[in-house]
Amino acid sequence: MKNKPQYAIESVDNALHLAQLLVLEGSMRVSDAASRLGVSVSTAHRLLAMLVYRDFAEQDPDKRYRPGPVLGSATSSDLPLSELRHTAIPHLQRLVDRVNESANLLVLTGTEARFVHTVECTQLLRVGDRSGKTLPAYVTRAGKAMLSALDDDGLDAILAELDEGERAPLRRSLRAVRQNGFALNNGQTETELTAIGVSVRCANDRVAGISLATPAARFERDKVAGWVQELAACARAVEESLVPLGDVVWGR
Amino acid sequence: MKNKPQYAIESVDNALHLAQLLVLEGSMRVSDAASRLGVSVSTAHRLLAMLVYRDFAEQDPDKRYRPGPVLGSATSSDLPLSELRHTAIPHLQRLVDRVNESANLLVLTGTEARFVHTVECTQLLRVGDRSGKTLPAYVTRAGKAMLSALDDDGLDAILAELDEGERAPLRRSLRAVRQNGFALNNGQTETELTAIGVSVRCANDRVAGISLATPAARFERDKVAGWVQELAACARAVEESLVPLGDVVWGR
DNA sequence: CGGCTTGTTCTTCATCGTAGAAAAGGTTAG
DNA sequence: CTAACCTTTTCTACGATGAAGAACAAGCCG
Repeated sequence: MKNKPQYAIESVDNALHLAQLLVLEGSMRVSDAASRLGVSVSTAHRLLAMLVYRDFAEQDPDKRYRPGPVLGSATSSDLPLSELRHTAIPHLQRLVDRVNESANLLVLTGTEARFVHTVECTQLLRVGDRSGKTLPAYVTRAGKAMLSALDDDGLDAILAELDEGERAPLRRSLRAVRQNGFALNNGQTETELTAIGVSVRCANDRVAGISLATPAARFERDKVAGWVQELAACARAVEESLVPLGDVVWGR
Repeated sequence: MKNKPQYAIESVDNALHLAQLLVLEGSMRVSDAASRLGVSVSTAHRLLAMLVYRDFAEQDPDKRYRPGPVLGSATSSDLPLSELRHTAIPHLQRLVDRVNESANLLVLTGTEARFVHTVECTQLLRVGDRSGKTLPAYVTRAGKAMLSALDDDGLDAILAELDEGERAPLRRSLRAVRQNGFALNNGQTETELTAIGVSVRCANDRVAGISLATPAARFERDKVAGWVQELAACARAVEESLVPLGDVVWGR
């Protein structure tokens, strides 16, 4: 994960983050942008106007904004990642309805796991929305689940980017994930948080992931088997709902 | 030409403009960025740090910055547009030395002509630097020259993007340009400004353009033939200097 | 090694970016 | 058709933040 620059410029950060979101999600409304960035709608509107002015965005007749020429002529709502979101989110919602813990949808992008969408549970204490954030894949449980789902060549390529000393432990860890079929984190990387992740196989050997996250204080180990079952069912349901995609734009 | 938004955000504009410049030019130093944007080096450095943070730029070991993953993995200093600049600018300078009027280098990007570089003449009243700006190709003379140099398929594809009513007049106009070998604008689209443009054929059927621009008050029609000759010689010189390029990243 | 150029860090202050309010636009249900 | 509601766009005021100058650090060359 990159550190925020020491002398960050907040307005620029919002604009660039918004451009990234457009690439990720294909199209959005002003109000979507405002809530995703945590700014007012008038600020979001101004940022989008700047993106349009400099060809990073275009506005459709229906007022939605999509990526512009500088961001590559991703032809808007046909973005496969957008398709993954659209397909997966109802399943995530059902998972959360059954388990009543927050669920995340992630994709593997290079060596990083990117949170694409979070469905929050209804409990007062819950894990919040992390969409848009990235972590090194080997840090999060869903990230590890995704890595474990790669073929050997893909995994070797990723491991080659790590330090020598990090590889063997990660290989062992991923072997365990492969045997278990899931990855469990009980407060080890993010204190006060317990997460379980499984991978979702997509077309073209691309890998996404779904994780459940709960406050560590609420975690009960005897719930694991049930949760894994629910996660696996959810992941399988997403896989079956995904129609064969063309070239997928996220990932390696 | 797009109008600057009514409620522009200057810091965001600088950042996005800088990202565009990275795409256009392949790589640059902090001090280059500062002078291109007209800001202090400390501001340029902060903007570049933000671009790096959000994956719009990467920094090489030699401290230069180049486009990052979000802007497409243009592999830095091998950018053909950078090559075109490098090759054409000395010829442009010689043209300006001979004619003592400002010259522009343009590329055709989709339906737009983008000013890549301007060499200004030494006269007190002169046409200034327009690099970085874009106009619809059918508006500028060099743009028309570039369009007229396209093959029929390429031209049809561009015409298909125009309104029905705009196509036939543009076709007639381009036919004249093809017969003349140049495009002349005497104050018709930009008042007080006269321009002549010719096309430069590049590899892979990509088209660039060179134009001379002069204040309309100084324009004398009997100079046209001489200028056309100089322009054509300059364009041919650039064409011959361009080594066969790999895939060209600007254009359609 | 010193000088010069360039990149990076830090600080201060005034101006500009944000957000709230208002206006404008679009959609839907009764 | 109209009112209600939602969303987008426009406008304004103010305090927080972005720009720039200075200082420091790094790299290169004679």
